[in-house]
Amino acid sequence: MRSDARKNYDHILAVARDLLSGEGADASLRDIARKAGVGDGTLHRHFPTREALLEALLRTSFDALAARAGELTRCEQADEALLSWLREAIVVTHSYKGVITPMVAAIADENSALHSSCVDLRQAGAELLQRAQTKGLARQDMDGNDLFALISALAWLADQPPLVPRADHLFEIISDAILSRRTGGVPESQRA
Amino acid sequence: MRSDARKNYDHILAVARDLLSGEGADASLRDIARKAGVGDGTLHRHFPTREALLEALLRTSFDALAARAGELTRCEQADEALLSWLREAIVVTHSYKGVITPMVAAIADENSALHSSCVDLRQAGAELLQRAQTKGLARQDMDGNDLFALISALAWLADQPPLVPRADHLFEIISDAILSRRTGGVPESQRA
DNA sequence: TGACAAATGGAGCGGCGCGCCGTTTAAGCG
DNA sequence: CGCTTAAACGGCGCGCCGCTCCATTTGTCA
Repeated sequence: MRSDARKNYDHILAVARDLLSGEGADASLRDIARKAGVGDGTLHRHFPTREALLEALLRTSFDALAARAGELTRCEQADEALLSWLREAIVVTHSYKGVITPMVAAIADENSALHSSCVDLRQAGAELLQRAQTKGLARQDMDGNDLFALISALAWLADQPPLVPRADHLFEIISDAILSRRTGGVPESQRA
Repeated sequence: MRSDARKNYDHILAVARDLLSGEGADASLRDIARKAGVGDGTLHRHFPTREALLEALLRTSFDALAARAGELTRCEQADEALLSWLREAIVVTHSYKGVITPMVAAIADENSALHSSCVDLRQAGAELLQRAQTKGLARQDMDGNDLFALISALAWLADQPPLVPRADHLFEIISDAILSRRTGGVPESQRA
């Protein structure tokens, strides 16, 4: 890659990170090009689709999340490990509002630039889930797809402005569903 | 309203019902106008925004859902009543793929044409929820907003093609969360 | 320094939701 | 019945969008 190309690539990525974290993952690509001071053509050559741009932005976060799952595998409480990782995964998806929808679409589309990122994410979660299941701490009737779906749902909920105030609470409710085998129910004293 | 206007109004609505149920709630409005054989202006005068059109399409279903909630209030098992109604509510939102996002946005926007429809829906659910809670059959730490959010999440999940195969199962998982007090867990034999 | 592949940027294409406005038409009245 | 008039009409035009194409510029290396 030529030096000017490299510079533009990096600069576009930086501008995109800025703009998308403010306006959400569906911000105008033309705006990004304008703000980066490059032509539309340049942006689209480096990132042919919106997914390609998102992939470049999310790749490192997703790798970190996969690594984190590895660490948590060595945690004593398999249920707490899963829970912590879920929380972190959702935080990552909140880097860019609205990013979860293309991610879900990508997991079934091998041609999407986001595909492998999403598959990796699902795999990381699936391992933590399975460990919790083996120890009898999570519902047995779930797999990695279900976990991915529930993460998606929680991420989507937290992307909807009217639902934001209850997002944490909804996380608890759904967590309880996943880890329902843990206690057979949350003690009265711990409920909101 | 003049007779020609009435005819166009009805015809547009019929065409929209057809087209939106196939292509989803974000189908092109211009396409609807074209297919109905009217100009863009005519469509937009009758339905100033997409929300207005959706409202006209959903109104009767929502009213029916509210009435259904009333009926179910007289059902013996408050938990089963809530569950049935949830299922029906989600079926209604599936009339038009992608309709849940504008609905969620509308519940916090009093100026949206969809606002009152959504408020009514939330209210209907809230009553069934409260009855189940009173009888100790549903989580105490939830209100109508939470229920609405969970319905939204389930509706959204079922709108995502890759997640469709697991949608029913995810419904069960989240139902268990809402009605967790019912049994303290699903018997091993009933799990997938 | 010259040649050339690589990279650029912006005009252009077909799409969108929607506002505007000159034209047509239904409907009530003398 | 014909006239009038307000209501309804349709579609052009605006500013967006993602994306493609290609004449022009620029970095690189012999």
